[in-house]
Amino acid sequence: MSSEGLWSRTRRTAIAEITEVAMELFLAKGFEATTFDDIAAASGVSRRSVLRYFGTKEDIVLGRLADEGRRVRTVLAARPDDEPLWTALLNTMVTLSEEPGVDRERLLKVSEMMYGTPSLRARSVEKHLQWQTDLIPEVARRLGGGPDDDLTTLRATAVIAGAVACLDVAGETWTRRKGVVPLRDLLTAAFDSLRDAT
Amino acid sequence: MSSEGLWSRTRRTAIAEITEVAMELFLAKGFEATTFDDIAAASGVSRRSVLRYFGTKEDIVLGRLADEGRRVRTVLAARPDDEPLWTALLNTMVTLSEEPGVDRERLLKVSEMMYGTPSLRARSVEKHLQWQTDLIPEVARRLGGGPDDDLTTLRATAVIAGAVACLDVAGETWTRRKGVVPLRDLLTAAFDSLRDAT
DNA sequence: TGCCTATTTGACACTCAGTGCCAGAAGGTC
DNA sequence: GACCTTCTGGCACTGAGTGTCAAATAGGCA
Repeated sequence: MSSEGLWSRTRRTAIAEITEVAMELFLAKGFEATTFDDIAAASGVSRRSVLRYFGTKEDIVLGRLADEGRRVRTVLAARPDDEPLWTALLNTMVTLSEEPGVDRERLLKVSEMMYGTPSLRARSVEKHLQWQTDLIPEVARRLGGGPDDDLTTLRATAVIAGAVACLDVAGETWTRRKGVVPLRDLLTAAFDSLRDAT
Repeated sequence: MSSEGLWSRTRRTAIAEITEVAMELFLAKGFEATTFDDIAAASGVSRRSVLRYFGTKEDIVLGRLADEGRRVRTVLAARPDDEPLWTALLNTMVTLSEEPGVDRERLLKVSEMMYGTPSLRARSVEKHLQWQTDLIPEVARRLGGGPDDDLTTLRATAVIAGAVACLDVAGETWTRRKGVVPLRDLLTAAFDSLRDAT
């Protein structure tokens, strides 16, 4: 039927199930207090396999964040060309933050865990650094220079880093305020602040 | 003579010596390939003591970066009040980057190691997050709001995050270009980019 | 100087993350 | 069913980091 073999299908469901089980444990016992042995026992897979699937505990929580890099790029590329760059970046972030299918309560809990766990926070920042790399070509194009031009790359990277920094700030504030202030508003405020202050 | 006891004096010299020895090992064998056992053996202290002094290998490399947070705040506070905020932040970064007593060759090697080692890079970003917190009061003041005001805090954090992002970008570019372009110029270019692009 | 107290050190044992390896199980192909 | 490929689980290992405790050492005091 599907051209996808059983291997990759079971792999995906396994990853999904393990993630689900592990997140429950993380939220119940805390991230650092949960071991790979706990996760393996609770999900009925060997410790070795869990480690093969994820590599690190951080990846269980932030795994999908890696794919988001491509997603960000796609969304940004879809913004109209005549939209100012900064506005396009803001709208990209807003679009991504409003994707459906996310349980708000759960997201809040995960966010709190993330901001409260140094290693998770660090990993999250690492992923955002990856986003920067992913976005350089598109932003460089909008800045009107080739991606091979060193100055254009520097400028693009600076702008993206600024935008990602705004995303971080907005996300952290959203979490600290227990999700009562819409992320969209926080994003807008952060982007506006940087625009006005510079 | 000094009111400082021998305990803390020996502690400081021990930390300095271990750092020195460890950095040599890191640069020679690579950061991840160097173990605490190596460092302990080379510095004539027990593994346990090295771990007590530093806690993590990352802290051996980036230990002093933590203190820099207060330093940044001091330098920013010393900028004239009528200087535009963004300019004041740029000048602060330039001042810090031009502090004497740093061996350029060595700094380049350390930077290359840092940007090439994920865990070090992550730790470095973590330290920068701490700077953000340290700078909020002074930036909030310059923005004309109290530090208790939520919106002012958000705005201040966003601006600082943008500035720190520029520092990161400039530092990374400086390293990638083997230190041939003055950091001052890269910082200026990054800050200008974010100003123009927003 | 000798004694007492507080701090530091080194050694040992321990938990846990992460890696390498290998035999066996299970999917895919002819 | 035979054969190849991929995945799994188990085992052993290295290295980071923590807790504990006895021995060593500094500072203060008689």
